Amino acid sequence: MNKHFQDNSPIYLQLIHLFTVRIAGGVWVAGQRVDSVRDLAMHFKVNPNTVQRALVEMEALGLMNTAGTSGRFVTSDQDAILHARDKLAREELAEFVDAMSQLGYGRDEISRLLDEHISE
Amino acid sequence: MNKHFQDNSPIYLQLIHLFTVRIAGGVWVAGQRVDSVRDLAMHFKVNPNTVQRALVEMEALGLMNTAGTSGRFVTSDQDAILHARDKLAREELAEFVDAMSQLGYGRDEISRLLDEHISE
Amino acid sequence: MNKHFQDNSPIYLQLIHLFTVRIAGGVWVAGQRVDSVRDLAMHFKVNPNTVQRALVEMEALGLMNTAGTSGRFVTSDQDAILHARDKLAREELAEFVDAMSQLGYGRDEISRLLDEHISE
Amino acid sequence: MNKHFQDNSPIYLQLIHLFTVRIAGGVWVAGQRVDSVRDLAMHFKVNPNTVQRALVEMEALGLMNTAGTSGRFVTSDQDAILHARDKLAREELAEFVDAMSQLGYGRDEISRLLDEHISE
DNA sequence: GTGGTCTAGACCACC
DNA sequence: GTGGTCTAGACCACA
Repeated sequence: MNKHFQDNSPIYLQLIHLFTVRIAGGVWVAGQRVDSVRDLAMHFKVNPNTVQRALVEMEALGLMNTAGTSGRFVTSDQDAILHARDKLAREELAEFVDAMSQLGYGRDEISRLLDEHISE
Repeated sequence: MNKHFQDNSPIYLQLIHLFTVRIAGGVWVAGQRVDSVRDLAMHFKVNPNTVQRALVEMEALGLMNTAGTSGRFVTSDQDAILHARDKLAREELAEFVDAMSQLGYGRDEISRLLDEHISE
Repeated sequence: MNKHFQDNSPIYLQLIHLFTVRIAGGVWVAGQRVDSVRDLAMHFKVNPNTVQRALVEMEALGLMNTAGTSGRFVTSDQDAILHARDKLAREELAEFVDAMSQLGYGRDEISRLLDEHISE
Repeated sequence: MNKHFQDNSPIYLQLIHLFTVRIAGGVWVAGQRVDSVRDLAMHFKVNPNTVQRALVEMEALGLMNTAGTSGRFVTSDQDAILHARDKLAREELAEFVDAMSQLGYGRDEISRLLDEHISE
């Protein structure tokens, strides 16, 4: 198995998530040109078609766009980026709280533990 | 791929995590007898040897013990359980904070967002 | 070149149009199961992946859906079908009127010619 | 593929159609001199022989004529032009009605929709 | 058998 | 060189 990915969900979905995190986190900044499909495919050791598919979906999500023959770019729509960041954060939050609840932690405890952890 | 597991890490490790969460979260209570290796293997659609290996490790971790021919039991050592719970919580915390940091959220923001989320 | 298609636009787009017309025109009725990806591919003498891509888009358009392992079906959403029919009709109308305008026909003439043609 | 044409039918036939529309629609007026074969070929990014062939056919159709060394001209025969215009219109009509029929529209509906569309 | 995914490799248009 | 499309063929999970 490719070190970048796990086998539970399709690689193209994992790529979408990975790209979205990069954009939401500002690693890929708005308006920036990203590497070519082929280069990304080489970097992730994945077939170019798989990257292509992920990038097409990124476009459908409004987070990237293609400039014909001159490459693909991160959207310049800051709102879209912020919205994506928000959504990802919400997902992380939900997962985290869910996992903590499974461990039997109540709301106050979760909040307290987080504050402790953060102030380390 | 088995729906219960992902392919990145060995299944027995995933089983250990799963069992530990159950014990830490109180789904399996202290001193309780757990299903037989065979039944667990059937339920998770996994080779009995894999379950067996996970249970042996649970014993090494001090979270379960075997009573000869009468089955395996969750430990009665409350301290061990609390310690495991603590460790899992710390891991979840670290993962969560890390993911949020990747999205560019600072300590205060994370704390604030969590409080908002929790109080919904 | 495949007799079913022309080379101007991608085959998968032509398939989407073709499928949409079939649904809008009632050749494929709401809720009906359509042939398998492989069968459609054989019939149109096209690669299964190309059909697959078209069907995925049909799903995104809300005109078809997939029932996991039991095949793909025309949507049961009559509204969606009517909406698609409407859209196609509008496109045909626009194209037609445009072509007639290019030939120098005015509104009244177009209308008159259509009535003549229809009543043949 | 050349953006002006599709690959299903020979380019010279498509040129004939294009020229005929121009004449029928009055873009090229009766008696007017048209660009040279070479210029037309350059404009459509097509082999001069292809343009040549189309023009010869236009002559056979009675829509153009050649005046030896001084170039080619649109016919001055108004009847021929009207006749061609009529034929094209009839084709467009037939195509349109056919497409609408495929969508399940009856004669009255087609007529009504056209009137609606036109009066926008 | 079904759909879903991935790979490898090819060709095209655009510039 | 870029992205876009298509084919051929493979493997998987589901049931």
